[in-house]
Amino acid sequence: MDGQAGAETAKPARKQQQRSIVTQQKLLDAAIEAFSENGFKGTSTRDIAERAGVHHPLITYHFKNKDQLWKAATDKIFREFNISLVKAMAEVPDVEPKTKAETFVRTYLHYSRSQPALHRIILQEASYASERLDWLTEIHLRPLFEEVDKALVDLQDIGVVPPGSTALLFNMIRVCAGGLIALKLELKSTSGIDLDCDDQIAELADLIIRVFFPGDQPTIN
Amino acid sequence: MDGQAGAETAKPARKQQQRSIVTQQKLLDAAIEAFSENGFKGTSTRDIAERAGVHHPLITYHFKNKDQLWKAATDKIFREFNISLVKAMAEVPDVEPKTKAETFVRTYLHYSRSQPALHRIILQEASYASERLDWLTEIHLRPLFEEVDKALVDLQDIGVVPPGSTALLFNMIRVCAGGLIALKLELKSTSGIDLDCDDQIAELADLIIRVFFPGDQPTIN
DNA sequence: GTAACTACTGACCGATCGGGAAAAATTTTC
DNA sequence: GAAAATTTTTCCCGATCGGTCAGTAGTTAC
Repeated sequence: MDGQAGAETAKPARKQQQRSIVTQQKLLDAAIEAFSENGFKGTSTRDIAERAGVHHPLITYHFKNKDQLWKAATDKIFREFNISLVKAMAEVPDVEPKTKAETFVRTYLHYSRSQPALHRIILQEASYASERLDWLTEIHLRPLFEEVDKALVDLQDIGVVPPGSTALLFNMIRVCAGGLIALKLELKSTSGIDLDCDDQIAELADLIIRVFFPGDQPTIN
Repeated sequence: MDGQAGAETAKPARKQQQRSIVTQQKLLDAAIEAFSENGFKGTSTRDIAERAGVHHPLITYHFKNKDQLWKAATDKIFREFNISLVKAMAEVPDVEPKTKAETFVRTYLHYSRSQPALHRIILQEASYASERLDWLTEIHLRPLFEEVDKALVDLQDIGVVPPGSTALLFNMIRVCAGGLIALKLELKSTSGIDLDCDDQIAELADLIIRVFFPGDQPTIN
């Protein structure tokens, strides 16, 4: 057992070895890829181990079982997303609420492109009720929603965002960004859209902003 | 073998029995449910048979194998969607392009609610390249896209739809409808939105229309 | 340098996977 | 009602599933 997976920590007694950290990271990255492609049930631990180039009993060793590995992998995705989101938002002046919204959209879009699993894992789990969905909702999704929803209400007050349920609007924006990237393979062959291409991502960002934030930002100076 | 699954038809020689039709329909409905929840790899044929209340070798008998069952199930979803779409569109006068768009959105939304698998199956398959995704794209998705895209271009010309790539706009609208319904379990607990409720579906429809079709329909009389 | 601990390997378990074959049951045709 | 065809049931196969465990290799602490 280790100190990465979950709540248990006990006592290390001796420091974690470097090769162990490497193995864990390889397994996490492989798990993110596999779970986002085939869902929890559709992914075998042996497939994950193979993608990671590692023997499969190491999953049990480092993460106890498939459930804990899923949590650790999902946690990594959202933790890294939050880091890049916080970093991006910190650079925007507080007096420019619309710019903040634009930054949120562009950050969400760029992170989703580098890590499409962000949206795909949610989609995989939202299909039926499960302990995993409850965990995902409570730990990662609701906190994000509540924060962004507040910002949307403010934007609505100053006329940047059209009237209507901000909860619906937030989720519409979210699926227009992450959901389209999750569908990028399909979009390529049905619509000729290549979301791996910088231009088209920028175009999507502009379009989302134009459609969902049509109002002008009031000048405060 | 039978006459439902695919290209083969040969000669019936004797008519299909009623119980056989019932079994096929039960298997198709169960397959739609299971595949949309757990994806192709994550669904076992035994699970499908159990949901259908039928012995699992009947899948081989009626649909040859898991792949053919998937195709037959997916085909059923999209065929039934097309029927309700054509029916709904036929009732709208040709001279009201914005009303046609609104009807499309509401139909897509209502069908997705009664059959969330419409969007979920796409999402399950769009995660990685496969023969199934190619089939889905070519047979069902591209034809739908091409038709709607033409209509969107016209709507853009008369100022109902904001400028920008109609391909992107179409897919944004699509995920705002189907994608949100695919996420309905999550939306309920993160945002308090209940998309099983008539009011909230109507509110979502209104919002989609307000956001994506902000222009007025020119009066032609 | 060696003892103690961590990390990995290889072999294995019972359960379930997709699919096939033969026999039993049911329905149609005449 | 008997023969022929269709549909269902029962039993089976080899492969793969998640997980365990004893033993080995590698690393750390002293």
